Amino acid sequence: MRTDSKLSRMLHVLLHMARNNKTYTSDEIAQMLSTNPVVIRRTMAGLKKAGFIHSEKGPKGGWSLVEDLSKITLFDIYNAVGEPTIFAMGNERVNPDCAVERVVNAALDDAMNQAQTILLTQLKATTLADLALGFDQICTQESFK
Amino acid sequence: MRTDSKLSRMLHVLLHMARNNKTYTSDEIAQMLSTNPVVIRRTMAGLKKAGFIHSEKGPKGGWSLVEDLSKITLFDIYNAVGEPTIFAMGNERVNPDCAVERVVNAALDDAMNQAQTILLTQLKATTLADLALGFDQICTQESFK
DNA sequence: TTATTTTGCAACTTTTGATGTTACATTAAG
DNA sequence: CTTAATGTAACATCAAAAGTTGCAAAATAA
Repeated sequence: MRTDSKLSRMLHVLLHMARNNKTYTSDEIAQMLSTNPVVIRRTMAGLKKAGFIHSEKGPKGGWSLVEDLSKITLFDIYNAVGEPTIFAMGNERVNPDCAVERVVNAALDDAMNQAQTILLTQLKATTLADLALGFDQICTQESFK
Repeated sequence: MRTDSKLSRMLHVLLHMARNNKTYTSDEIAQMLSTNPVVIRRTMAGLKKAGFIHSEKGPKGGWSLVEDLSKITLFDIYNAVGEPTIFAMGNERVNPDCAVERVVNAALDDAMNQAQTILLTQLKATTLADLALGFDQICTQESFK
């Protein structure tokens, strides 16, 4: 399958929404991400359900931020987009009869669980406000273009 | 795509080869892994190239272990099977024009790099001999069936 | 109330990479 | 020479993410 980019895309959108403090239509967002408005609605539905954004139908409608950036972590968004599968590799069978295979599975699971813990811990420790701040810092640098 | 299971499968095979100290044909291994002999040859080719196993054509031919289990780490096998992609999620574009997107990318890359480091470190720290030992321990437990 | 804009959503199609399959060449044993 | 293996190219299948199409529902404004 392709690499899941829902988390990355939603973070991108949310930061833009916060910076410009306006409502965006699915079409506008789709253009921003070089994709299709239906894909946007589908993905943003999760963020809405989680209470981070709001949607309004009809003319003048669109998507708007509800929650403060400092109260949203990357982990929150990861959850809101459906907790995508993290690893592209892993064990073949879950409960194999073969004892050798079970030992192999345990070793790989252990390593992958450690990695997953680090990843999720990192996502939990970072808020969208942190990212926004990072952006502001980049923009004041001379090297920024 | 499907989850890459080459590493898991090859570890499984190598442990069996070590325990029984015999040569296996691709057909035997394929049955063991519930798959096709061609898939086995394709995957084992990497281990052969890396010098961990040896193959012999013709009758009485097949695959045999060359290297000592204590000298092979899980990371070695990970490399030998072609360093499969680790993550099923990630950033959409690599060098986006949008500065906001670059900040998002950097944050996710950072988290994923930390996780990847842990994972590979773990694989490097574990030898096939460690797994074999783990197997022996399991087998002497009462709960083993 | 009617035309327009926008989300909501179901049902498909496309894409992409791992895995599976078929066919045949090559090599070694007996 | 026949048989049992590996080696490998070429193609088929599968699964999950993303993309598309079509239409219903709702809200705005004339």
